[in-house]
Amino acid sequence: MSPNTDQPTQRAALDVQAVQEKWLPVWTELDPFRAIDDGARERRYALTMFSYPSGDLHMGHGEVFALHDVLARYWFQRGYDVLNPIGWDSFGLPAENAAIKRNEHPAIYTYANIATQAESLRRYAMSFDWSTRLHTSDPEYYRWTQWLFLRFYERGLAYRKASRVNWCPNDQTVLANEQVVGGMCERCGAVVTKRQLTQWYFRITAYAQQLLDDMALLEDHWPAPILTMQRNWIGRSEGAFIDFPVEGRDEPIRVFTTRQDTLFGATFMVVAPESSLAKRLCAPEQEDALAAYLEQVNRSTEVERLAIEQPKTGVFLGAYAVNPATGQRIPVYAADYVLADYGTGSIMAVPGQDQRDWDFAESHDLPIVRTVQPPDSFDGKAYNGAGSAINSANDEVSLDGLPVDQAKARITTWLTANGHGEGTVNFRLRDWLLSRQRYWGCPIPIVHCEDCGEVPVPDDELPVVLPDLRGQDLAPKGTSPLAAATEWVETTCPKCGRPARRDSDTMDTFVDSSWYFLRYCSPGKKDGPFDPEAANRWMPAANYFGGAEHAVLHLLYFRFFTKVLHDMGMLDAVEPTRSLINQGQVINRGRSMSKSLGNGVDLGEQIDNYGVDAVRLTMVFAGPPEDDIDWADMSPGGSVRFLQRAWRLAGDVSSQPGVDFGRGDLALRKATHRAVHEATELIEAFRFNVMVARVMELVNVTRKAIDSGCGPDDPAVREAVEAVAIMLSLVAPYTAEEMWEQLGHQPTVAKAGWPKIDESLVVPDSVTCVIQVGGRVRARLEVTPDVTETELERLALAHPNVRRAIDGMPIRMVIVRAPKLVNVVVG
RNA sequence: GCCAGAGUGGUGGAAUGGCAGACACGCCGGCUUUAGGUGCCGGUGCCCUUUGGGUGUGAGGGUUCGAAUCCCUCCUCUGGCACCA
Repeated sequence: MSPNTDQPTQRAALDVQAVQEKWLPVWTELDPFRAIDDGARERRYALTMFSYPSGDLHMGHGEVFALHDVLARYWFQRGYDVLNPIGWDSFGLPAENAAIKRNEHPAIYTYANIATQAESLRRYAMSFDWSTRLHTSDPEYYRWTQWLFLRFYERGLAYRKASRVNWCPNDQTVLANEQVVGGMCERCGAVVTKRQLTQWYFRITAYAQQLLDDMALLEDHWPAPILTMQRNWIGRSEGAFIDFPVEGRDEPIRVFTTRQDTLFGATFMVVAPESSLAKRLCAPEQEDALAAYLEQVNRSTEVERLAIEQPKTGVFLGAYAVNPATGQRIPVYAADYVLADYGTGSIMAVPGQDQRDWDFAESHDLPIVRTVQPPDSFDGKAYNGAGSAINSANDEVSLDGLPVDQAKARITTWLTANGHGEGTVNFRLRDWLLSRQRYWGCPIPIVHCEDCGEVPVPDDELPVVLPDLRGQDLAPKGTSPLAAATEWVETTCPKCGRPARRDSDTMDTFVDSSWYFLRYCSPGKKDGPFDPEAANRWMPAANYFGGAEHAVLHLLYFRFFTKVLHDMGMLDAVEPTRSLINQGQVINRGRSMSKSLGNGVDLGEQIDNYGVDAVRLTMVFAGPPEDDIDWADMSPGGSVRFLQRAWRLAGDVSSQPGVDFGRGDLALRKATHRAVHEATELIEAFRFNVMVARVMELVNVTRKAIDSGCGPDDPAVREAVEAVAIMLSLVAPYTAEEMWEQLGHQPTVAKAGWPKIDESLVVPDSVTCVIQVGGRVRARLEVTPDVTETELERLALAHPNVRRAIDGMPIRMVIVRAPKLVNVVVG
């Protein structure tokens, strides 16, 4: 007879939607997730990338917030003082584009979406401290973005310069290098062109070395790919500047090279065609040729330039330089394989040791000299490997016979001693272009005065508030929409009082997001961007959840800001977050969700169908946090069924709250304590999917105990179900709360406290020992964990299966790994 | 092209030197049910005639008593970089 025959035929089912409506107001009332910040307990700052308010939350939000909340809620359960703040990155182009289309103000779209997302986040049961809430587009926030800009300006870290900059013809604004991906606009995908413009920059290059060095603090705590990408982006290389005198000119050509040891093989020079140096060097009879070449270069897009295997083109400038090592007269070319914005924009060409120079030399009939002896096996053209220097000597210095490293050192000494150059370190990183010719961003607090030049807006006049523009006033026209707001732009100079014009550009929205995590530490602070003492109590954040797409954008910028603020004495921390997790993407049927593919999945619909808990559980259980989730492979219905099963356990418990667990069924108690023990370790290691599996196992074991074991009134059953409720509260807050209530407790389970582990119950009292003969499993023994090796060997050899497998063959050795394994090697 | 990382059942994934496939999804069978998008029980890598045996973690080789795990070669996929002097 089945033990279930007397069960009611109609099983109770948890009405997920009703439960959501039941608990939401209770939690709002209890407000359990406020940071306490009284020093009574250890603090933990749980940070997750704030949201951009373009419409409601999508599946990606669902994933990252579910994962982040497991950790934050775990910390709450562990009794830490948790700061788990929330805000919106609410300046930006989508709102502006929507405003143009709808002929309204961007704030309408922005704040409507924020309201929608906020409601969704509450329904999603995020354990946020809502008192920290901020929006970067609020004047009380961007006032301090402006204040920080001015502090950077005072320190020479914000400056204006004319330069050829990246221009997105679609968004009608300039872009930072970091926002150009493969020659295209990171945001809209349009092919980026170049424009000569005077723009504002942050001097992030001043922090290049420190950004690199401090990665030592992040090693093993940040994903390795992110660190690699930042390293590559910063692109440190050691080498030398070398000055090449130019015939008939006082100004030499300065080059940067990492292979100063190959100087004797420099048989020509190349300068970037668009550089001013090219123009200055160009002989009158070559001017037409240079102009024609420049036109050709400018016609080709960045994308074409990046295409593989282009021929090396260029023009002779009619100028000659002198190789300082050989004294030889060498021609100077302009060619687009030399980039204007790397190094000095000019190179010494050593075709013998550089394939690009080789290709150019071949097509322009230029001499090739080898200065490093290639190995006999080398059958290529330019040789850039290790080897001894050859053909590298003059009256004063000889490199011949030296390996590359020593040759570099010797020639650098010679260059320095003779005033031909010096050793140096070069970075690929460029300064951060922060001006944007768009409306919906933070105005740059500078006034341009004909007499006084650029004048900072005084602190007490901040914020410089955006003028009220809407609809077509915002349409991109190549200059900032703010420039057309005459009344706003026309002002008086703070210094001399005469008429002056406001800077009409706004800041890159990545500036807004470079310090929001600091304002979270002292929400709404009136007399500063943040309270340094509060920031020092919380920073660095214990963990940061967010997408890998910000590898060399936000994740670089916020490190930069942190370092500057540290140097300003406003912050002890030198890094913003101690650890970082990049969650994977939620995809569908093997592809990113997109309208054109028609494979979009709506988070709200999933929640309506399965409930918040099941959607969150599905996200967390899908796999490791950093892996992509293909929603087509997931079964939120399975999550619903598991949650129902867990919930029914609570209804079955018939002992009273507070019952002495010590008198409970030992086997179940051990299962419970082991499950909690393992779950704890798994969460600490961010292995949330396996943690869920352990909770599922405990649910299964408890079900059996109730139905066909110790029965529903055993104290161990209550202990197990309470542990399930608490562990489940990290993933499925509604179900857990409902269970907690059924178990006779007061809300909220979120603050019930992590179950205490009795270590003596974690150690199993018997272990399955595997007995192998020749590496194959032939028997299993149940043994005590402290069984001795001798005893185990005796037991193993006595086992009939083992004797049969040995079959009289001589025993060569016996490997004993008590208590888990014995391997008998025969023959 | 260069540099990382990864390849495990029908599917998502466990196991990181010691019982491969935990936990789920799906599927098969049974019970309960008027019914099932419910619940419960059993089964489920593949092969062989079993309550037994063989075989199996992309392919091939190596180290080891023992390899999904460590090493080498190759293949495939993913990510990053890609005229950076």
